[in-house]
Amino acid sequence: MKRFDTNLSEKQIKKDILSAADKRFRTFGFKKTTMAEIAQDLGMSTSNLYRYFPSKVSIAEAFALHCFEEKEAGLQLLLEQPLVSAVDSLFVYAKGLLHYNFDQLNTYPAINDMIMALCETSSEIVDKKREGELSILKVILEKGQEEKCWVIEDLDETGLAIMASWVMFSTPTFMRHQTLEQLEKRLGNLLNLIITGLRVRD
Amino acid sequence: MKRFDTNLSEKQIKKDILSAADKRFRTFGFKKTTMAEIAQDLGMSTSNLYRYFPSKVSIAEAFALHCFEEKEAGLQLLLEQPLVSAVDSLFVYAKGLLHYNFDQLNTYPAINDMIMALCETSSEIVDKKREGELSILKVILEKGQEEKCWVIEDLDETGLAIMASWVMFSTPTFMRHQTLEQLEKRLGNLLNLIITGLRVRD
DNA sequence: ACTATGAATATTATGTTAAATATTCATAGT
DNA sequence: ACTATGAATATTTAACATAATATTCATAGT
Repeated sequence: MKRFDTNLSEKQIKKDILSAADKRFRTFGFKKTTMAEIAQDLGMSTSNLYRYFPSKVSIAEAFALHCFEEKEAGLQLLLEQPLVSAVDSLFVYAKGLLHYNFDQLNTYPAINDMIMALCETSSEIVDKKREGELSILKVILEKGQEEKCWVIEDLDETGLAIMASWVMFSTPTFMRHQTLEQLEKRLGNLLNLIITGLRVRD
Repeated sequence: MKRFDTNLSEKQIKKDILSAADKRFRTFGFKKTTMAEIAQDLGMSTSNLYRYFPSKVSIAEAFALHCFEEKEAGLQLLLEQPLVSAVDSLFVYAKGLLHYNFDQLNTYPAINDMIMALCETSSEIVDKKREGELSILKVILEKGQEEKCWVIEDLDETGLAIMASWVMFSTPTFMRHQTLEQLEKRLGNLLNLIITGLRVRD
């Protein structure tokens, strides 16, 4: 017998900790949830938390990664509906991302602040966020290649360029001053530009 | 006789105040320059500053607007060189803007922080910044129309969409984690995308 | 009546101590 | 040997007093 309650694997306990932290982070944010509270919610001692996570920020990081996975799963789901073309997928994806960011910002401002702060200090978090979003975008771009919607030389660079152009639609500072409708309209115009381009070809 | 030293008009005194504030803001930032210091630099009393500006932030705002004018003048100058096409102008403008932002961020970080803070509290500043940059972009887009480079239905909306796509290249948070070379490359890719578009037309 | 000032007041920053919290560790339970 | 804990320590935050600074105002100089 390794653990007092053998029903609980290490993996499960980590999940439980994450879940308890999640609830508190959502409501109170990072600073205002304490390790003592998380432990109390789980009926364990504070020091025991450190047997599963090396620090409070590491819990926050794991939580952030979990959020990214949830977000990406949600967007994947949107893209699984039968869509006419890769162009449609691109619109659905970009608007889905905007909606997610907008909702997150308004429903859980504390979470948003927390993740932004983590991004300032941990490049791993930034990378995971970017890579996750990029991999979905690349699937869409590849689909477009197959459908002969467009021809792309460098998928990664093109994907990164497109994501760079979406920064305004995922940055609180810029989102806060506009309604969702305004943001949607502007994003729509931008997507048309990206798809069609400015130049009239001959 | 209205003023003790009649050589100085109200306009000139405002300019002098702005110039004195400029020097201090550049070196020490907003918080670490005091009204007393600005007054002392000009040999006047602190309270007299309030006869020309209603508050310290109003001086900062006037200074910010002055910065915008200088920036725009510099960019105009870049565009006055004989350029082959509107496409070239667009590249020169976008890259000029990136260089300006990058230099500003590294040479005068205090100024940059200050203007960002002002943008958070004053929509007038945000508007002026946007309008100034947009008006130059619109000139380029119009030139492109005349040159039959492209056809644009709504100049304003197209201009705003393009500027939205440039947010990453003018936001410190995102610029700080990348070299100028990386930023230039990504901006180049984005501009090509905006000009050429993804879709292969028939 | 216009311009400017010094003193008075209100607001904001700074430094300092006490309290809260994160983290470690030696020890106990299984 | 693995799991968990309470007590001990280190770090961060909060509260408060103090000082610095912004702003106002009554008054004086031209």
